[in-house]
Amino acid sequence: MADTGDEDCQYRIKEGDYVVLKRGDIFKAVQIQPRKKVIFEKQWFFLDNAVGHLYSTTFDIGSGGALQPQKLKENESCSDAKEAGTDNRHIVDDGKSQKLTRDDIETLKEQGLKGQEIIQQLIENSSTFRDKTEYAQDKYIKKKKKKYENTVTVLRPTCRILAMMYHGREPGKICHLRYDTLAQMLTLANIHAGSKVLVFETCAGLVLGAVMERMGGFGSVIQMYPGGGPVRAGVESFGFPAHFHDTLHEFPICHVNALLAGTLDTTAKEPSADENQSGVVAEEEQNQREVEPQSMETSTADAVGDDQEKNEKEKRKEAKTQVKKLKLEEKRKKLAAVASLLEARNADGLVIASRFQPCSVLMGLLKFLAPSRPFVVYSQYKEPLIECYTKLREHGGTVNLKLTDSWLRHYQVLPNRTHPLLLMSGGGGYLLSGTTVATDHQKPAGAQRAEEPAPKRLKLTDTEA
Amino acid sequence: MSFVEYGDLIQDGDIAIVYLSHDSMMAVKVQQGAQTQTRYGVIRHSTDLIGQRYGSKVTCSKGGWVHVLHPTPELWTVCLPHRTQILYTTDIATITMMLELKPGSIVCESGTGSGSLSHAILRTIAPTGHLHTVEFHQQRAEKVAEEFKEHRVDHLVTVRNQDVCKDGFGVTGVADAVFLDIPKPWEAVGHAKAAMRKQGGRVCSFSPCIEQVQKTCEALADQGFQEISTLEVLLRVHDVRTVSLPLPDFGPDPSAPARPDTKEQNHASVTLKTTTPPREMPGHTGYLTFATKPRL
RNA sequence: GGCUGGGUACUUCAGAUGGUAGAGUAUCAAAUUUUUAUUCUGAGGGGCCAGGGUUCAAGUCCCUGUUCAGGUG
Repeated sequence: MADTGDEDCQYRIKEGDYVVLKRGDIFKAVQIQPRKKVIFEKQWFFLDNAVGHLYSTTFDIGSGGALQPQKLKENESCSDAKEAGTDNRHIVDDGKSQKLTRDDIETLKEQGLKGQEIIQQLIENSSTFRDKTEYAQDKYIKKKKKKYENTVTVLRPTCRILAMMYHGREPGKICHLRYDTLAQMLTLANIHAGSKVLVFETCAGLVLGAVMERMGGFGSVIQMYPGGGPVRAGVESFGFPAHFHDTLHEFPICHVNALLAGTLDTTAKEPSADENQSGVVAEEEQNQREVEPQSMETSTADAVGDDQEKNEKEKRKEAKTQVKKLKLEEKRKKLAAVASLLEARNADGLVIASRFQPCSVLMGLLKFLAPSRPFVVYSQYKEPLIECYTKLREHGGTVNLKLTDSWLRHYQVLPNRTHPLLLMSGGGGYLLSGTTVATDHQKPAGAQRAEEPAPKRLKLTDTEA
Repeated sequence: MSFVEYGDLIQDGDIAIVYLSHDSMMAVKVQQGAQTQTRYGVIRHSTDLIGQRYGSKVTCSKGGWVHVLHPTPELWTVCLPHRTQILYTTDIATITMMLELKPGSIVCESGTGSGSLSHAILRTIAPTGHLHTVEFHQQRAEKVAEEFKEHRVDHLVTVRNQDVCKDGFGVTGVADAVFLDIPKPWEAVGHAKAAMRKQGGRVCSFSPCIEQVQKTCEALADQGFQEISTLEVLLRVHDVRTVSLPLPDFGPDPSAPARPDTKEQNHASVTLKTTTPPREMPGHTGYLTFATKPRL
C-alpha cells in the first residue's frame, strides 16, 4: 500500500507545478500558487484544493472559487422510457416553446442550482423537447451542458496539450504552427534521447520544449536565438525537471558568421580591444570602491543632502555595473562552451521554425550538422521554402528534400451520427525536410555546383549521341 | 427580372441584390416609395433603384455607395432567409452536373427546406423543364412557394406539402433526376425509383452522417440502381496578401567583403505576395451519394 | 419611433468598400544613456456581450435583452 502511494506521488498535483486547465476544447497553462486567483473561461477560482489530487481530475467550481473534485457519476442518465418524436414536421420556430424567462433562469442560478438541475428545469419547461427526435434531444442537452456545467480538469502539461493550446489560443505567437505539423517536424528531425540538436525558433518556446520533451533530458539542445536573448516562456509551461535545463544551451545568431569564419573571440585573456577596456573599467571600479568611504564621510561632515543622494546614486550605479560585469563574464564563459559544442560541426539534427525568412538561417546552420543527419524547416508560407529548396539543390550537400503541408480533420463519432468536423487545411504552415550528406572537399565549389544537374545533362548527351 | 432570365433595368416589384462588400449583401424587394438602410446610408427605391440598370453604382445618402446586382441563384444562396440549414454553391454545382441536369429536365426534390438548391435547379432546367418539390413542413412549403412566385419562376415548379417517405413525389414515371435531402433517405428510395422515367435517370442523396450513407447505398443497390458512388467536394478559398518576413542578423561576415550598409541589412526584410487560406474551412456539409437508374 | 451595423486580450480599439488571431496604451524583460527617468528592441496577455429558439443526426441561421455607433423620420 505504501509503495503504491509513493508511486502515485509523482502523478499528484503539487504546489508550484505547471499545469494545464481544460474545459471542453479550451486549454490554459498556469502555475499552481497558493491563494492565486485564476481566471479561465470568464470564471475565477483558486487551485489550492487541487493540490494532492491526481492529475486529470475534474473539479466542480464551487461558490467562492473553491474547487471540489467531481464525484464519479454512476448511472448518470437513467434510461427511463424516453419520449421522443420521429421528425420535426410539427415543430414551429415561434420562439414561444421555452416558458422560463431570462429572469427565471437568472433566479435559478442565484439560488445556487447545479448545472444539471438547471438543464432539467429547462427541459421540463420546454413545450417542444419531447417532440424532438432522440438525436435532437441529445444535442440539446449537450449544448446546455456546455453552458451550465462549471467544471475544470487539471492536466499535466505535455507537448500535445501545449501545442493544441497555443494553436487555439495564441496562433500568432507560434507562427500558426499547427499541432499536426509540429508532430511531423519532431519525427522528421529524428529527435530522440542522446542526440545533439540545433533549434532556431520564434514560436514562444513551444518547439524548443517539444524537442526537449522528446530528448527526455539526455543529450543536448542548442537554441540559436535572434536578438538580445532567447525566448522560452513556452518551455516553462512544460514544467520540466531541473536536470532537463542542464542539457539546454543557447547561442546568439549574431555571432554565427564569426564562429563559422573562426574569428569568434571567446577567450578572456586575449588582449583584444574589448578586453582591455573592461580591464580598465575594473581597475577604476576598484579605485572608486576605495575612495567611497571617504566621500561618504565628507558628505556627512558637510551635511549636504544632495551630496548624499548623489553618493547613493553612484553607489547603486557601481553595484549595477558590478553585477553587469559578472553577468557579462558568465555569458562569455557560456558562449565559449557552446561555441566549442558547435565548432565540432557534428550536430545530429536541425529544427527551424520562425517568422524570419528561413533561407539564410538554413544555409548557415546546416554547416553545423554532421553528414547524414536530418533537418526540418517550418514556415507559415510556402514561397520561402521554395526558395530554400532551390538554393539547396543548387548548393548540394543535401538529399531527400521534401516540401509538405498537412491537413487535419477531427471527427464526431456517435451512433448513427458519425461525420467529419472542421477541416483545417492550409494555414497550418509548410515544412521543408531533408538529410545532409558529405560534400566532396577535393573539388572546388564551382565543380560541386555543376555536379548537381549532371545526370540530366548526361541523359541529354546520351540521347543526342 | 426573373431568376431564370436577365432584365436590363430595375423595376418595381423586382428582387435586387444590394452588394455591400464581398461578404455582405442583402436581397431587397424593390417597391415604389420604399427605402432601405445600409451601413453606407439610405437607398431610396423610387429614385435610386427603379429605372437604373442592374450593375449600377448607387450613391447612398451619406456619400457612400453600393452596387445593385441582378439576382442569380448563387447570389440568392448567400442572402436568402434561412428557415433550415441550406445547400451551398459548391455542393449545388456538383449535384447539378452529376444529376446531368439541363434545359428541359424533369426533376423531383425533397425536402425543399429554404429552397437554395431549388432555385439553382430551376435556372438550369428552364425554360421547358419542371421541378416537383416536396416538403413535409407546412410553413416551410408555403414560404418557399411564395418566394418562387416573387422570383417569377412559379410556372416551372410544383410545391407539395407531404411526406415523401410515405406519399412519394406526387408524380410517377416522369423524372429525369431525383434529389433527396432528408434524414432517412433509404425510406424514400422506392418512391424515387417510381418517380423516374422508365428510360432511367440519375438520383442523388445528401446526408451529413456516414451511417445514413451506408443505409442509403444498401437501399439503392436493393432497388437495382447502378453506378452507386459517394463523394464530397471541399472548396478552399484563398486570400491574396502581401506579407513581409524579417531577415535574420548573423553579424558581420569576415569572409564576405566588408560593406558599409551592413547596418541597413540588420533591419531588412523581404516582402512577398502569397495566398493565405483561412485556417478553418467551413465545416462538413454532407456526403453526396449518386446512382443511376438503368433503362428497363 | 422604426431601420442598419458593431461588443473577444487587464484596458481601449481595428479601415467609405476584398485587413478581426491584428494592434495601441499599460505591464514585464534585455540593450542603451540622458538614471525616481529616456530611447529602442523584444516578451507575456485571445476561444469572440448575455439569454432563448430553431436546422437532419452539418450553421455561413433567427429572436430577445443590454450596450455602443451610424442613419432615417
